[in-house]
Amino acid sequence: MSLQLYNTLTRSKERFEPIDPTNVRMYACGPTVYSFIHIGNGRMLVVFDLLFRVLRRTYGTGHVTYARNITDVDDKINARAAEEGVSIAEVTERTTQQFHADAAGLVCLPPTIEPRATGHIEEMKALCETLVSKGHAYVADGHVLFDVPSMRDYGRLSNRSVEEMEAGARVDVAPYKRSPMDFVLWKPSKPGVPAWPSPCGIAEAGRPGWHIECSAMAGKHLGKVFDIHGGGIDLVFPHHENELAQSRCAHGTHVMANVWMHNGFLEAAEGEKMSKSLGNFITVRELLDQTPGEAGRLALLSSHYRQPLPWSERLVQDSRRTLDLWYELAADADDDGEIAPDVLEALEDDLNTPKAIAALHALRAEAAKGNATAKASLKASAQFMGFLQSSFDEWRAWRPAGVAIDEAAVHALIIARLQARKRKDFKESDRIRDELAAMGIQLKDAKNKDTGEIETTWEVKR
RNA sequence: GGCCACGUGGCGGAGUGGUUACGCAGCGGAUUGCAAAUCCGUGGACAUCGGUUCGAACCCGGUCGUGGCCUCCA
Repeated sequence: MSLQLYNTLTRSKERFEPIDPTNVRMYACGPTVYSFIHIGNGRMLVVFDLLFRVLRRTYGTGHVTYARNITDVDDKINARAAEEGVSIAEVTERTTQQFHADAAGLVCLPPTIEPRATGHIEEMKALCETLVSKGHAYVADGHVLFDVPSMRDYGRLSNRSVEEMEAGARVDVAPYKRSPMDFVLWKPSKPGVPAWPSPCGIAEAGRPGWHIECSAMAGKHLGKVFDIHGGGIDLVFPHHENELAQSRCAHGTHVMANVWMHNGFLEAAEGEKMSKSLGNFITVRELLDQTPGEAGRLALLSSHYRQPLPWSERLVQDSRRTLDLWYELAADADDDGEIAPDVLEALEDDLNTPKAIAALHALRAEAAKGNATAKASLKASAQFMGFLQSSFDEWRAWRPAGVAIDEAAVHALIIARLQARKRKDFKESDRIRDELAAMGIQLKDAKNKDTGEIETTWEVKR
């Protein structure tokens, strides 16, 4: 089976045909760096990371270009810097580093290119000039505005007409706009916020509007038309709609990207969207403090990427336990296993991760019965999806942040308990077990297959 | 108000015209000094009302419910 992807533009699943198989190009809208990313952002990272992996496997590691931008010019960043009394650069630098740590924690490969908005101001200005010269933008009151009525099929991606949008508009229309839906490409700066010399003959300094940076970066690094553009479903309108409008009108192309992919939301509770604006979010940092990153990744992939995902502590715990089982089985697996066809087939069907995970469960069951091929395949398949990245010992040694345990003392108690058990002093061995339990330590006894001896491992109670 | 999703067993979650995935929990068993962990087995569902069909959870229509976008948002 070949790769099928659901395309928001056509509202259907389509067979994926790259423009150039030797250079498959994908763009995903990365974060605006003003604070910790939350797990909804994490979902987007994980979903497009998985797609990146699938593409690399199909077309070759060196034949896929994944650009994921960092937006480091934004009013929220300015506000945050002012609030903390630090420089804007400090906020963006610190947040970017944190973002990288979070992405790595969720086992996301670094993208091929990670462009930053501040590094593409000239390209943005050039886009403004081009759009004005082509009659798709105009200058008014120190702003450069995109002229929405100048684009015939504006609204195609989000499937809405300009008339509908104008009718439903809930925002006051700025007086300098010719048409209510026109949006800002460039705007004047106020004192104390970043400013650059403006394009299009505007005398005063200014800064870019929200959407232009992605058009500039995607155009520069991936070309006028590329294969896949992705992001969260909330970006469909207005961000992607406006982004593709700018790019297409500037470049004179029929599409900006052939395939547009959007992941669904995380739900905090009761079907409620999780978002920064609602304040009901969990940061990736908090998640990674409480659970291994792979467990978070598995939880984020536990439902299909276009479906809403109800987030819960239980989901995370279940995911972690599933990984416990995979790790334990894969610990002595061969390294030359094949990725299971069932797993690949599921992933190629518009990233059907629940089905792929089910296939991993089936391999686990086979492997548990002693099937070495299944065991090796489980390992290879799980690793392909970004799991089983460390050794079983490393996995077991994971501890939640802020939990201090005297490992030597625990070890000594375990030895004492085993000795008590050997002399059948069960009262004493149970007492030690209770003592450890009171310390938050959960014991696991297992019989060594070769020696027949009881061996005890432990972990922090969950 | 406009546009768009979605309603599957206790929970999570695939599927999509005809063998009712899968995971967790539950239950039964194996194992254990007793537990935990592990292993094996197992019951249980397709919001509702109509229609199409030999046959519908799956297609069509109505109803009810939930959510999203239209404003910063993954």
